[in-house]
Amino acid sequence: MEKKLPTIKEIAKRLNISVSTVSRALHDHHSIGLKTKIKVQQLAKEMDYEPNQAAINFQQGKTYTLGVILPELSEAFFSSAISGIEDCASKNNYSVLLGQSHDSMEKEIQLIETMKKHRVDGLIISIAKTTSSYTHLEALQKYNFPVVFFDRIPSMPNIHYIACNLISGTIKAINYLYSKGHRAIGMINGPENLPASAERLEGYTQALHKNRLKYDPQLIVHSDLSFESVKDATHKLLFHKRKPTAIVTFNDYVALDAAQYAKAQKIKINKDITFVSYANHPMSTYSAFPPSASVEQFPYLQGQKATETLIELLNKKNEETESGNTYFKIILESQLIIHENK
Amino acid sequence: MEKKLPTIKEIAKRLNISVSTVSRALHDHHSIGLKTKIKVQQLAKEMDYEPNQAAINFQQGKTYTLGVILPELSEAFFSSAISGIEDCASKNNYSVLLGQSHDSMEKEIQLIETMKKHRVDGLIISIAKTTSSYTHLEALQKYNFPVVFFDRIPSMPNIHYIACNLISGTIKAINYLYSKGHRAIGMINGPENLPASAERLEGYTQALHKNRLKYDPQLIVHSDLSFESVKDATHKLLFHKRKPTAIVTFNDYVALDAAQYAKAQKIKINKDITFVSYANHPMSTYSAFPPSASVEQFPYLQGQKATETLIELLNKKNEETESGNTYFKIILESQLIIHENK
DNA sequence: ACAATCAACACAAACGTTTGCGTACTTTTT
DNA sequence: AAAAAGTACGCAAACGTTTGTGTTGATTGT
Repeated sequence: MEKKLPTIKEIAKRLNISVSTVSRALHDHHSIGLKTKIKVQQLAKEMDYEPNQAAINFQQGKTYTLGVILPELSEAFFSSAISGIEDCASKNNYSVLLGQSHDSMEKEIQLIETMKKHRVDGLIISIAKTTSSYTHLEALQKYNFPVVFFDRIPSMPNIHYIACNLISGTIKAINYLYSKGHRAIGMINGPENLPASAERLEGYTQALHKNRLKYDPQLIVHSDLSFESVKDATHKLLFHKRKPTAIVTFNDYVALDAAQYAKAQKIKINKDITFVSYANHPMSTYSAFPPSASVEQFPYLQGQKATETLIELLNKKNEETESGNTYFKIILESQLIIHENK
Repeated sequence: MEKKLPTIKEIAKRLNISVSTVSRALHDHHSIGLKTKIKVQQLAKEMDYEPNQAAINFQQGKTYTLGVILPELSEAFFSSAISGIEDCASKNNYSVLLGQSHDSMEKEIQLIETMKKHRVDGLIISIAKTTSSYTHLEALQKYNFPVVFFDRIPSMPNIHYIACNLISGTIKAINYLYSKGHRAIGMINGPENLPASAERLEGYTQALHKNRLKYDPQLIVHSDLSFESVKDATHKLLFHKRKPTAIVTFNDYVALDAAQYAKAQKIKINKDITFVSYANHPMSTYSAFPPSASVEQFPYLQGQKATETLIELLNKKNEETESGNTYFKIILESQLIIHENK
């Protein structure tokens, strides 16, 4: 019952010609006569012939497939990114092999193994939160394996990456708050070891300095992003002796949770306290107390750019040019999206 | 500079043994002596040997890859689903090749082509909204190609699918409203041609009948889910002569938009009008006026189940059992999630 | 009219791996 | 001591496609 899929051999046999002729006929090679070309192409269509990509992959040592490793597919940020990646890949006739690390380094390592075994042409990675050692990533460099990182970048030399300028984004956010009259500005940051947290902090201190605001380390609290932790962090800030009138939160979820907690403490949002955050989550505009502003990080665009540069890398690899010393480091300027609050 | 990846041949040459021995040694075949096994495995590790999956795929006619075609990756529902799919696939040593149709039938057709060419072992599809003809799907059946549909199911005979029982879900939603005293219940449904809309309508009429409520066709309005369209639909219901006290909306986004519009018309949410919806979007609990209840559709679970059944199908295909006449039709009982509104 | 060019096709190797079968050599059985 | 069984390995084909290098026969140039 299992119909064998038709092959180039079958076509050759039925037409009493060689497989090479069939192959070339299907590729419109100039050295094939018009009549045979037509004969072949017609029979191919009749038989529903489709080239066996697996065989081609093997033969060419190229799979036209891009491996993508993300921490969490169900997060809005990454799902937008993967959408951008898929669109761009598809446009360039590449397929996407997907894996999620669930923010586990071991899973990340295992996924890279799988992808390498599958012989993907290149890799797009946003590294896991728990990734502390980079040996598995350095191993890729050794073999000159094309990799583009995005958003979550390892602090390694000689890599290609796309990211958003969170430092300037944070500065914009704080300048905005300053312009609205805020002088005591707190921050609920993420886990301390995260580069993303460090960047926010860097922007925070720079912005304070530029605006000649007093730097109070007590106004900076860290959170592991769980609701409990955010609650504690919010509490610490709201009941600090020098209570901030505005708080910069690690992302929109944190802002929402913080606002919810503040509300429960009878504190008036957007009056007693103002929140700004990151990511500009599409749903946050519907929320009861959306952050007054949010730093857009353009996940779709990041994914798209990452894919573009990876494909460019792959093309360069064909040309014998030694691209050994130029690295793409694309930093998108982030943008502060201001939500109207009455 | 481009280091050639080590192959089984290389190992064989260096050890002066045959490739078959190396292959079997790496697979712990019983007919290989312990000393040679160790020699081979050690050298393989030293050389960082990794089997060329592309070659294996070709040789075995099996790619250990599952093709997944979804309408829109950035939508919360589908991103949860893909998360479930990836987790389940990964657990079973399968990889995931991803594509998004953007709700276009042509793109869907093209993606299926690509996936078939790539020789994925099976396909998981949630069909596009615009898919009107099923010839491309029927073609898959002809070749006995393993496909599992989920959530967006084509109305075709002899297919495997996973879906949520929206009829009973709708009944639960309306029973809930009835228990809260509502007697005039409206519905903002989706596009008329969508099976998803039909199911909701079916549940609606059944529930009305069971509760001996008057069926008023005027209380059912359709929308293309755009904000404008939802606004119109809401307006029509809110200013109907027999104004409903509750509205069932196609999904959470519609509920949110409708509530926002109602609010703008000075209508008191949860007092003058109550909304219930579908999908139970995680962010909706944060919103200013979340639906009082939402029919959970378990996207992660659906994705997982779809993957499980597909893999089961693939295993059955190996055993010569003629599974030609049994079809998996898994219908998950949906669940009404009640959000507390004060 | 003979060499040179060209058009149209065939041959065969190669890509890396798996696997059925064959072949030595050693051990056990009777 | 000869036959049977077992152990450890090699040989070679096969999977489907691409591609460099023949190999014809016809056409052109002089």
